[in-house]
Amino acid sequence: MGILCTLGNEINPQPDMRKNVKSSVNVVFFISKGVPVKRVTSDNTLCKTYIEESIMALQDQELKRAGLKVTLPRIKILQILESSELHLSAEDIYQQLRDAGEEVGIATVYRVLAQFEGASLVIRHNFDNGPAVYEIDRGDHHDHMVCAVTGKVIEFHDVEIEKLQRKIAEKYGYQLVDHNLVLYVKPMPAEN
Amino acid sequence: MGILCTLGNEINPQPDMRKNVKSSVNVVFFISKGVPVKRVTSDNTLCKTYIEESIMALQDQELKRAGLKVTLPRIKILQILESSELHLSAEDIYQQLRDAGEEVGIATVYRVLAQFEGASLVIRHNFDNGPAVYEIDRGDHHDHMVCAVTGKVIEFHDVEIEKLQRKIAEKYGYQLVDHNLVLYVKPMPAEN
DNA sequence: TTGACTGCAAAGAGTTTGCACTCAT
DNA sequence: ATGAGTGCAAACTCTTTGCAGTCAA
Repeated sequence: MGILCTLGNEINPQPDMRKNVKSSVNVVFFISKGVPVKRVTSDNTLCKTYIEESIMALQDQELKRAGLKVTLPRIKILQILESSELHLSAEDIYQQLRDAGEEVGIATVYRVLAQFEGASLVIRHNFDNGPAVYEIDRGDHHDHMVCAVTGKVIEFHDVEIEKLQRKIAEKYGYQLVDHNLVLYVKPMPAEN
Repeated sequence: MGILCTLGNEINPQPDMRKNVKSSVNVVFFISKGVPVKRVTSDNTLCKTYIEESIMALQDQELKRAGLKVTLPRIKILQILESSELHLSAEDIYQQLRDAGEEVGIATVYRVLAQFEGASLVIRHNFDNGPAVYEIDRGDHHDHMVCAVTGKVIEFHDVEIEKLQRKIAEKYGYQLVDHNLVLYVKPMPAEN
């Protein structure tokens, strides 16, 4: 998922515009890897520049709000995470930075990711074994379904299950803080 | 499901006896995947011998059935796992072996656990970060609740949640094969 | 200017593997 | 006897940390 960026009558992008994309919908841009992919306007150049600046501003705001200095590694890592549809490991991110010619150390990647996690900018998952993977926290909680055959990962959200989990925790005298649910599935057998 | 086996007093716990055998009045053995071993008698020594042999026989069978040679490390590790109510890490098991005076290498512990997992004798969990933990596979499926404060692990089973998971998978055109659910909880705040 | 941030290398935790020896079958 | 199993140490993967230099505010 890239950044879903909504531009309407607003001139100065708001820090929290990412969270309430639905309000004041006028034109929707889907931005992948820092470059506008889709545009609904006549003035291309102007639009693109504006968009890029908006993104920068957004990311600055996000970082500042998190009490973090706006540095190149942080901006880049945030961009990579925002433009990725997959869950990325620290190593993945490090490689993307290297490929982009950035001289960022792997240690910084880990430190930045830890800070982002602390600031609720990203979510860390520990799927099975292997490295931890990170995804942007878009505020929409979801669980994961992994197809054992194709490896496809499907995100889903089910209110009923969430409710049940809370109920179970309470039954044992606890308060639900978080949970980790992964469904391993395979395609339905063909009917005959 | 295993068999719950209760004994009367026992006199003389041997070094290689299981940990929970030390209790004075009612000694409870939980033997998984095996022949029922049940004895309530006044002749402690005899009883104990009987039990020990039974356990040995059981474990031999389990190992053989799994296509594994019956070796001391494997028997010991199986015993430790069977007698533990907690989820143990490789390191935990290694320490218990060391404490019991066994000269088993940590590498062997890891290898044996991997083989046990392959043979469905144990289940491996990767809770959050930290080391993997293992528990005997008694065949009764359950999920886990981990207290973020005390670290306590509670096992639970909820038919409703299982049903919902199947339903969700089907909604997306898949068949549920397996799942992994961990609830992270904290104690209820005190009421006032 | 100053403390937060960074890259590097080294260390740390957890786990696996190569090798020569041992042991169950 | 023979191949599976073992202990040891070394390697390996993932992650964290100490330190001296750098940079945003």
